[in-house]
Amino acid sequence: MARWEPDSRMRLVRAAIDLFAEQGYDETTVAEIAARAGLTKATFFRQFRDKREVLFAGQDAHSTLLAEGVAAAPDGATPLELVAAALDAVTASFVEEQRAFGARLRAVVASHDELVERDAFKRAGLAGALRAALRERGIADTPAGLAAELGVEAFHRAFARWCDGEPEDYGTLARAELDALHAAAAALR
Amino acid sequence: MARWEPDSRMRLVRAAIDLFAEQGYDETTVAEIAARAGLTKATFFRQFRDKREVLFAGQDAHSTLLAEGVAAAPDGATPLELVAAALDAVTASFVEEQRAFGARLRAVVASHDELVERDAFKRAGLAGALRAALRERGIADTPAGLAAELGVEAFHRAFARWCDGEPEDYGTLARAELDALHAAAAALR
DNA sequence: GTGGTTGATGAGACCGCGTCTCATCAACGT
DNA sequence: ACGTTGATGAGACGCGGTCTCATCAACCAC
Repeated sequence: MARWEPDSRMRLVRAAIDLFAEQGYDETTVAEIAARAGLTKATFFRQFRDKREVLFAGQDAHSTLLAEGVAAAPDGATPLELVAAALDAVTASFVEEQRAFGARLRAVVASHDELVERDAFKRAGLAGALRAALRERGIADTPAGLAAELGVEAFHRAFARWCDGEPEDYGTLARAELDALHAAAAALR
Repeated sequence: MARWEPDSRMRLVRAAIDLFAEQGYDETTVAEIAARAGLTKATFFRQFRDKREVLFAGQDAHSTLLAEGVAAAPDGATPLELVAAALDAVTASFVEEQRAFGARLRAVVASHDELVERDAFKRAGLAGALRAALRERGIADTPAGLAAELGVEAFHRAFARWCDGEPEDYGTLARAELDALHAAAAALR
């Protein structure tokens, strides 16, 4: 048991998404978010580096999971098999209860360039982590970068479909997207 | 003839790069940049949306050039031939005198996450523009996205090598990078 | 239990970013 | 000579983000 309400982070996240959706990102101040969560501005900035980060902090674990998935894959795996293992490792993060949450999150992010920009940055971070993990497994730089890019693209496409309510679980969608991207890449002329 | 010094934009850009390189991004205020350019903060924000944009405004023309290159390519061109045409179209932007400038720019951008983030955003914008131009030429969505991604990656790799002083001109480097990426993508397993 | 420690929180000052409004003024046309 | 145009300057304003100091509930040692 904690001495204070233990879920202040999540309260702030929910308050932020609600307010951004209700009245827009620019029209919402950090003090407002904190107040709705029963906290103050100072506490908000102790939890999140800046106003944008409240919507993205949950993704920071994904880089680690992807890298761990690559590291744990069997010997002799090809680059795309390593990427598939990475996607498998991150699949556990996506449980059914979060589909609606993810959909709301995506809508809010898409509503403001400042958030789209942070999204692009986080995505680059994911790709960088995946690429580094692949290099760690002996993959050369260029194929590692390409495989990482395909993996992150599959990751995002699968997330979009999952949030949109497709019946398959996340892991199935991610695998399918990775396969589709691989086939398309091999066919490029 | 203009009534005021006509190059206020470029003066601001140079002042910003100088100050960022000398004393760091965080330690440089917009008012300082404007003062070194003989202007004021208000004028800075009339020229650039925000403090970061002063380093990236020059790239906004690239999206247009890439799209025009795709649109002007001959009928029957494959996706990667369209991308190559796009890279050719943007090559004229890179003249010898700017190599050193590009190198300084790259160093400053790499020195601060806020600038790396804007770079990722601009890169996503380039890829989106290129992808849209490819779709306009009848390329299906997935291959268009992949070819655009390869094109932008080649664009950036070639720019990095060009700034680092490799003897070839930009167009040659870009073509070589695109070919290398294509080969690596086709070989991915 | 008494007292000290720990750690999350609140309060509030502070500075820079970014926006906005209004005034200024050089070049141009009539 | 006069009005227009358009870039600029001046300065107020609100919010983002940082920092310091005070508060206070839970825990620990004795």
